[in-house]
Amino acid sequence: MRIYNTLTGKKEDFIPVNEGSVGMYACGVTVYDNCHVGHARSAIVFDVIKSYLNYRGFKVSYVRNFTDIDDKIINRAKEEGISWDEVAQKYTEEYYADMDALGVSRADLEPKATDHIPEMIEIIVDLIEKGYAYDVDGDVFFEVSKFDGYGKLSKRDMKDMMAGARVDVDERKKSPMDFALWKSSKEGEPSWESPWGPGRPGWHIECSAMSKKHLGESFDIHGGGADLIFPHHENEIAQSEAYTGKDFAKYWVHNGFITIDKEKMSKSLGNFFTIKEILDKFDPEVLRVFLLSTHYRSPIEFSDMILRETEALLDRFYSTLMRIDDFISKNSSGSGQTGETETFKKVLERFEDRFREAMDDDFNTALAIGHIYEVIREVNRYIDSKPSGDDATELLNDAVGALRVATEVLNVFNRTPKEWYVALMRSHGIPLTEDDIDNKIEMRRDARSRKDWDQADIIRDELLRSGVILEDRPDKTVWKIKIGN
RNA sequence: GGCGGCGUACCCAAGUGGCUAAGGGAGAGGUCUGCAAAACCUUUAUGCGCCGGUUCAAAUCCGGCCGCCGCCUCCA
Repeated sequence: MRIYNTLTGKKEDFIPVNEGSVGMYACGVTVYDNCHVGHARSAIVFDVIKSYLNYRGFKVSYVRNFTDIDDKIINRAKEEGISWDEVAQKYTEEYYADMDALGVSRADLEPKATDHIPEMIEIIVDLIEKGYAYDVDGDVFFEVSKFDGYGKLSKRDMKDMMAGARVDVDERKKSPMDFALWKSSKEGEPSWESPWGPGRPGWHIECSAMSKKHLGESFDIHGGGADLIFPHHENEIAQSEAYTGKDFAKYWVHNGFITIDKEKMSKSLGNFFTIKEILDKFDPEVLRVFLLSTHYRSPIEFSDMILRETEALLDRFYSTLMRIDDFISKNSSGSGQTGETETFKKVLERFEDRFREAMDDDFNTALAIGHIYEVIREVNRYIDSKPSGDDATELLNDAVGALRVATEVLNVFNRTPKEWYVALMRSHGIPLTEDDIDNKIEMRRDARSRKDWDQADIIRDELLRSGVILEDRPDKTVWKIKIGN
């Protein structure tokens, strides 16, 4: 297995610190607002990585934190006229609602910053003792120049950064690059007792404290969005390695951004969509598949058009699944293998290897999905070749089983066709019930049996205008939801 | 300014030295169908931003140029 490591800038063979087990920490969210699709990408990427590592037989400990104290939370509390912890509580719940919808599983541990204040203070005290940090008027700063490796993750050196440093620097810092480990709090702000007076932790220290507590001083994978490389992850390395004297995380994994009109989607630019906004119009699985159909390190351009294409992609999968179900339910006995049988078998046999190869190569979900669709095409080709008998049923069941291995790891394509179409009916806002549609199909069946084609077409057109497609099979008529405009 | 990345068909996208450049969408033609839809078949890059170089062999490595983007500030 190979993983791209931001620290070395290369794909490396994955060799965990302790054989057979993996400690993984991904930076979660600051709970001060609803999540946008950028947060969804990060969450889904690490969800799949965790799931794949499990599939590969590793015992995974996955930690994803919540930053539940921060300036933005405090500001938000003021705006909404509620307390900071109510803000954190509210948006933690919203986070779970969004992530549950997207099929993101819970991490093994989901620690909160405010539950680890003593651990953070312990590290800060030690860093001061060791000469890596200094306190001024109740604030504590990490002195970047004391840590030799500073800049090794983000590949920049102190000189360059000085040149680009911002003007509004805190005058009390020894260097503009120094960052806060502890911030004194103003009157009325949330605070915790500390050796430096009442205050709250700086942003970076929580991850050092929580990863150490739950995964140990050195662990395997640390991840997050690419915008966390500097300064957040760089600062984590400085704090943690200065404190323990050991290597911190071995592999640094960063997901790319979502862009709109080629620009990074971000809060500050205002060009973002919340997950909730997207889920008003699209099924959550569409968003998940969309985010996995590009390699996790590449930027993804976000648009309605591409989501509609993804919807069509998913529909192709579920349509095929429906054909398989159909075929199996009315398959006659006997043995009627066809010229396609051998090719179909071959594609099935090598599918899991190809899936694994793709995922082993830095979690190439896009390629993995491509392989899934090769199987889909083969399934259709096979059914078109009109096989029959128990062997055919068994082969198609094998196909479903082979696909399931992959679809469970990715946690996509796991519903029944029926569930998919019912979900689409909702996300497309089609004001019909399944019974409504079944009644129309019944009426049309009568018309067709009278060879009243005009009446049959009227019914079909009427449903089509509502977004429902009818497909006539030899023995029955099935319905689907129309994709696209 | 410093550092990093990207540029593959009409669109999205995989591919980082060697089989006919995955997969999806869109378009065209065909098979099937009462007509459709779906599915399948054929078709759409002798070509991978441009120009050189290395090599028996390059989308893939090296150099230059052009274009786009990101980080350097809270940010997934």
